[in-house]
Amino acid sequence: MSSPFAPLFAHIARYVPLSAAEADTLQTYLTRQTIARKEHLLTEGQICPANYFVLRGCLRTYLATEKGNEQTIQFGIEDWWLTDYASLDTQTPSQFYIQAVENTEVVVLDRRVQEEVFSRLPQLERYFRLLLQKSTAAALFRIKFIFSLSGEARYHHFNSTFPGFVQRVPQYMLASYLGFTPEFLSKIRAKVSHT
Amino acid sequence: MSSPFAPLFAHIARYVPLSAAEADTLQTYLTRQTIARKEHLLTEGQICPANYFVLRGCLRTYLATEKGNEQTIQFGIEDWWLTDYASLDTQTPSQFYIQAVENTEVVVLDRRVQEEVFSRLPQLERYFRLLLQKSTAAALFRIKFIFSLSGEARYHHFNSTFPGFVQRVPQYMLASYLGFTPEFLSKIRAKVSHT
DNA sequence: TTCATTTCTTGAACTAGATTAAGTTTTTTT
DNA sequence: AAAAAAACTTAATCTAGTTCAAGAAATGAA
Repeated sequence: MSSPFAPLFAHIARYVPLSAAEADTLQTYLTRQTIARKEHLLTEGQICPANYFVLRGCLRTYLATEKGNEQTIQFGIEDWWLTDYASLDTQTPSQFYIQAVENTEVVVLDRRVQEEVFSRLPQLERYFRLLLQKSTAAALFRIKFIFSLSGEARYHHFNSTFPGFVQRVPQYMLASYLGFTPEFLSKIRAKVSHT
Repeated sequence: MSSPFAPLFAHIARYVPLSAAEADTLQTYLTRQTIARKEHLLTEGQICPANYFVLRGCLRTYLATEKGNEQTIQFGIEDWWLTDYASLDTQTPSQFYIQAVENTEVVVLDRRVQEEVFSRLPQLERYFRLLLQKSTAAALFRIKFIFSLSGEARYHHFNSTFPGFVQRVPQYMLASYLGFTPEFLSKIRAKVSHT
């Protein structure tokens, strides 16, 4: 299969069976989009336009804090869906930004067709239910780590869970994702390399 | 309708239409369970047996930290589903406890029938997909608050978002849910009442 | 290859919140 | 109603991580 959506279909197949006819139907609802590094798919105040599946590259969700910093709350790499469900579900302005960390290619499932696709393809609804169960579980684990590990321990845990990922993002983004300052991350790394 | 599951059916109806026949079908998969205060529905090391809908009372999910403390990561009151999806999905031992904070009555959807119900009742699968979208959104907001507000600000925010809830749980549970110590919560309250 | 911008590092002073410990109040059990 | 257990408070001391500031290194643009 040489569809431009092939990696998505492969991902779906890992969760639910999807016939060729169903894949064709789904295809008519999807588009592809390329975003250059630092460009935004979503900006604070905007209604989140779609759900995005990363084909290549890396996205992040962040928010602007009152002190003028960016707080990264989520990364999305290959084979991950990323969106702001709060805004998508209720058609209300988002409090977040979704930005490309690298030059990125995504599959776009527009919010205006999402419910219609689910009605036509119950298997796809199941696929999303299963993914959402996974991400709900992941969010609980994230909260567990935030509250039960020190900053330094969170960094090491993240590194061993996602080896190599540290190289893909600027340290200040990773620091805010892990819940501390870039200066503190710098100190952790200095400590490690002196060992 | 005087089904013992009436509050659940009412909740479902807020998200998807469910015919009387479908409600009957669903009913055959559900049971009811009463749990006394401090009893557990799930213990660390056990495979999570079910998804629980709170009819009356209050549940919490917590974990035992290395230092011997309990870290509350989630509360569930009336009209909320609570489970450990990580354990439920993969049939692996849970890292969490689910405990009744008050004497509590729940509807039980056993893990062994869950997927079968969804196959027979696509509307129910949609209902859960919608709920999971909400809880994914809520988890992101939670992470946002953890990282962008001070402990004191998190307490005040929680209080104004869930007025009255503070009275229902021991302060040490709330403190760990909010990510600080009971002593610190005590100081916050002292500060407020001296105003 | 140079200039400009962005990212990363280091150190000193500081603070939000933890820890420890003892006493008080409230709730539960008998 | 008394005793026991659980929950909450207060205060002194301590520390993980912040803030601020200035310089060094890496990256990108021209």
